[in-house]
Amino acid sequence: MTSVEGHRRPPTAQQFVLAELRRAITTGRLRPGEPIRQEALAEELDVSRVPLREALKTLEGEGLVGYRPHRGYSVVQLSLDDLREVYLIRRILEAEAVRRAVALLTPEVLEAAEKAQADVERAAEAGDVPAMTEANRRFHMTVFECAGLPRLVRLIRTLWDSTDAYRSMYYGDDPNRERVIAEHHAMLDLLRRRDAEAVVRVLDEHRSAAVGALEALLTPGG
Amino acid sequence: MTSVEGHRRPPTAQQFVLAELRRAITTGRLRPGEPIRQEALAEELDVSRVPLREALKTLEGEGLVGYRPHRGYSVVQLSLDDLREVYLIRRILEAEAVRRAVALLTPEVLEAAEKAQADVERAAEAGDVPAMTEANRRFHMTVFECAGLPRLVRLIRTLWDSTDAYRSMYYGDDPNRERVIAEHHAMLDLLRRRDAEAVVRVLDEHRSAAVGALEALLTPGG
DNA sequence: CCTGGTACTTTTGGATCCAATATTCAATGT
DNA sequence: ACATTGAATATTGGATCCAAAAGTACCAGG
Repeated sequence: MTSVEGHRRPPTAQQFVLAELRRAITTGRLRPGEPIRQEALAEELDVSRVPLREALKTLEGEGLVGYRPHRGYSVVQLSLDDLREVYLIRRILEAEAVRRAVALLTPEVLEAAEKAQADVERAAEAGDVPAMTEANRRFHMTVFECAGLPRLVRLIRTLWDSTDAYRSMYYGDDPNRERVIAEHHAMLDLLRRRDAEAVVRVLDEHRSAAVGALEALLTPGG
Repeated sequence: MTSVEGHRRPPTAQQFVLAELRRAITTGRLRPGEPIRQEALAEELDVSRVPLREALKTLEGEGLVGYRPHRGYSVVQLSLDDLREVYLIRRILEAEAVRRAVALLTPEVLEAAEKAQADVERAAEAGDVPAMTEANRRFHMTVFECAGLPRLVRLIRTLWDSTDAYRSMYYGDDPNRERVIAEHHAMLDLLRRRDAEAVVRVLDEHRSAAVGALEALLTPGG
C-alpha cells in the first residue's frame, strides 16, 4: 500500500514538488511578484532544496517563474501586455491545431470531448473552480491532441499553464462560467459538422471574452 | 582581471554548463539519441553534477534533451515528422512575427539586419559554419524582435534551438549556403519595401528548402 | 538452448554541508 | 540629516556523500 491519499505521490520528489508548485501558483497561494524562498518552501514540502530547485528550473522554462542568478526565483507577474501576447500566440497556434484536428476527428475523440464537457458542467454547478478548470482544459486538449502534432499541443499546454493563475480569476465569476458552457456546446456542434473555420471563430471569441474580462479585472483604476 | 580567454565565463556554473551543452549538441559532439552520463560529463566540465542537472532541466524544457525518471537524460533524436512539425510551427509563428515587424520597422533595425547579413556572407566565404549559423540567426532574430512581442520571439528562438544540430548539416553544403544568401538579399529588399506578405512567402520557401534538404539527408535508403 | 531469478554494478535522485554572493543595517564622517 | 562604508545576516550556488532505482551478468532450472 503506497499511500493512497487522494492522488498517488509521483516517483520522484521533483515531480511532486513541481505539481505542488503549480497548484500553489494557480490557486494564488504563491502570488505573482513574490520571491520564492527555497529553504522555507523546501521545509514546508518536506524535501531538500535540490529537487525544489530542479522543479523551479522546469517552471522557469515554462515562463511561470522568473530567475536571476544569485537573486533567486520569483513568481512571474504578467502585465496586461503579457497576457494579451500569450492569448495572441494561443490564437495562432490553436487555430492551426483545430484545423488539423477537425480533419482527423474520430467518434472516440468527440465522445471524450463530450465527456469532458459534462464534467465541466457538473463542476460549474457545484461551484468547484479547480475541477472546472481541469475539465475545461481536458475538453480543449482532447480536441487539440487529435491533430497529431504533439509538439504543437505541448506548446499550447505550456501557454495555458502560464496563465492559469489568471484563468482561475475568470472562472470565479458566475456569468463567465455560463458563457464558457454555452461556447463549448457551440463548439461541439460545429465539430460534429466538421466546420473548422466556425470552430476557430468560436474559439477566438472565447478567448477574446476572457482577455476582456481580465482587462477589466486587472485594471485597478477602472 | 577575471580571465579574458575569448568569451567571459558566466557568473554561475549552470550557465557555463548550459552554454557548453548547447555547443556540444549543435556541433554534434553529443549525438542525438545518445544518453548523457552525468558523472563523466560533470568531470569533463570540471563541475559537480548539481549544476549539470539544472542545466539539463533547462534543456529539457526547451526540448533539446529528453528525460525519464531514474533513467536519465539523453539528446533528443528528432524524427523527420518531428522536424516537419517544428518547421510547421515556425512557419505559423514567424509569419505573425514578420507581419508585426514590418509594420514597426525602423531604419536602425534594417541596418542591424544588413550588418548581420554581411557577417553571414563573410562567414560563408570563409567556410566557417558555426559563425554562419550565428550570424544567420542574428539576421532573422533582429527582424522578429522588432515586432515587439518578446514571448513570441522567445518561442521562435527555442524552436530554432531545438533543430540547431540539423541546421548545421544544412549549412555544411555549399549550394545551400549560396541559396541562403540569395534569399536573405531578397528578404532585405522586400523589408525595405515593407511588403510583409512577400517576406512571409520568401521565408516559407526558405524553410521548405531546408526541410527538403534535411529529408534527403536523413532518409538513409535514398 | 532458453527462461527466470538473483547478486552485483552502474547510474540517477536527494540530503547535507560549505562557499560565494547579495542584502540589511548600523556606525561614521561630512 | 544624508550618503557611504563595512560588518553581520540571509539566501543562493555548488560539492560531496548516501540512498534508491535501473541495468547487467551470471547461474540454476526447465
